[in-house]
Parts: sequence; C-alpha cells; structure tokens
Amino acid sequence: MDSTCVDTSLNLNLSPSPLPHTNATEAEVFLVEELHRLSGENKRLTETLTHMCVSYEAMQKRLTKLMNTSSDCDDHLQSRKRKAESFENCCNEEDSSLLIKRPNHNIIVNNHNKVSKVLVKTDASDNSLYVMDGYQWRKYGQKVTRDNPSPRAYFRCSFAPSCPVKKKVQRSVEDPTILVATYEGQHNHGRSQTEISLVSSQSQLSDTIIPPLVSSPSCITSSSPTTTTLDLVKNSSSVIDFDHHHNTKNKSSSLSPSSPSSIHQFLVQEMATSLTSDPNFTAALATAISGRILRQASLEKL
DNA sequence: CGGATTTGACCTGCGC
DNA sequence: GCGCAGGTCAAATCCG
Repeated sequence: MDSTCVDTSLNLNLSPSPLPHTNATEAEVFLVEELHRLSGENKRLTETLTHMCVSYEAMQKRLTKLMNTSSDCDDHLQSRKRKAESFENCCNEEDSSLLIKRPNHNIIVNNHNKVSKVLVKTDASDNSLYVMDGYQWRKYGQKVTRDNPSPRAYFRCSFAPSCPVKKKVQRSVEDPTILVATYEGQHNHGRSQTEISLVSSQSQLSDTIIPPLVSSPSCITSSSPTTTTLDLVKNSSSVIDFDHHHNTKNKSSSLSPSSPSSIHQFLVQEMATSLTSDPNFTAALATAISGRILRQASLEKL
C-alpha cells in the first residue's frame, strides 16, 4: 500500500521569498496567509490519508492471513449440512471470514469460496425479502428452512445463464429486522443504468450495501507522488460516482464492476465515505472544482 | 401481452 | 433404503 499512498503535500515554499518589492502589498500578505492556511489543511488531509493507508494495510495483512487459513473452511463444504454449519460459523467467528461492519449492514466475505454475506438492517414493518444491491435479480424459489421460521428466498442474476451469480435472502433468527443476503459467485457484467439508479436511491434511503462489485483501491490513489488536489479530484471522481451514481455514465472509469474483489470494492467505498464526510476534504474538493470551473469560464471568455 | 413473482412439486445429497 | 432438508423447476398467477 505504501506505493499507492498519495503524497498530497504541496511542498509550498512558505519562507519569506525575496520579493522584488521591499514592501509587501496587502494582496501579497493575504496570499501568504492563504498559503499558510492551505498548507495546514493539506497537512491534515495528508495525515488522514496516511491513517487510512495504514488501516488498509492492516486489513490487507489480515485478509491474507485469513485466506491462508480458509482451506480449513473448504473441508467443511463437503456436505450440505456441514456447509450450512460452516456458513453459520463463518457468521459467528470472525476468524473464519472477513467481517466488515457498517452502521446498517455488515459484509462477511469468504473470498476463497467466492461467497459473501451481507447483513442489511431493515424496518420492522418491512416484510419483503428484497435487498437492493445494484444488480437485477429474478426470484426462482422460496423455502422455509428448518432452523429459521422466516422463509428463504432464492434469486438468480437476471443475466443468467450467462451470469452464474445466485443470492439467498433470509431474515436473521436473532433479529428479524436484519436481512441476511448470501451471494454465491461473481458477476461477469456491470450494472445497468437503471440498476445504478436503484442503488443511488436505495443508498440514500436505507444505506444498503452494494456487494461483489469490484475495484482496486489504487483507483483513488495517484500514480504521481507530487499529485495535488486536482489530481485527487480527478481520481476520486469514480469513487464518488460509485457511491452516488447520479446521471453520469461511468463506463470509462477505472472502477471495473466486474473485477474480482468485493473487499477492495468495500474498502474503496469506505475510503470514499471517510473522505466525503470530512468537511476539510469536501471544502477542498469544492474549492478545486469551483476553481476549475471558473478558470474554464474565464478561458472561454477569452 | 410479456416479464416477474409465487408456490407446490420434484430432485438431490446426506445421515441414520 | 428411507426420510429429511435444502435447492430448483415450472405452471399458475400477477402486474404494468
């Protein structure tokens, strides 16, 4: 991760420069103060980013460790019964899978088996078994299982049979307001615009997770160590699109929905969330964007 | 009318 | 071999 960490320091030379004029004008004083302020802000952002890089590295190490030990979990998949037990164990023991927590949902990913589990908190009044995750699903069955009074719904990706992904949704025994969605396989296609719109509205309403989509965390980092705010803006656009997906088609984005890592996807989302919830970052982003727009407008005037 | 959902029947694998 | 339970199929039904 070190290689992908962004050095956002502006390397601003704040030492008193040998100005040609002996008396600094008011504008120059203002500019120096502004530079100081931006430098401080940039420092804070750099620290935040460094902290996130460290966290990511720790998670990456843990994931590697877990994947090495997941072969034990494979042995449990020999029989259906044991498979079910194994999955329950995976839900209960953090050591057998990666558990990622968010306010309204958790994701438990067993990468080795390409099975992931998403816990979605729903309203108590909501009896549906539908988890809006950005993909289009076709329900092909429902069954009441022995260990859970609530029925389990079976979904196939609507792109089947070309897309092999299946999903099972069942309410949690412990907490019926929690929907447990189990994903098997990985999508070999992206999401349609309508699906993206659904995600957008859904994420605003109930903060539902978007599962096995994929991206590399490097997409929010810069290849240039001297990249400044504008590059950050450029690179983060796809991340923000991932979260909000308004009306922009993002086919050329570095985010490839069919890449194979839901964990990376989630980490990107986490980073995007952290960044966009940081008032300093959003302020800097707004400044950069508005500055760019103003510059463009002034260039067009000329 | 076509696509999506529902739901009972059927299939399959496992444990005894 | 039988029963059980999870998973899938497909006809019926619903809905826009």
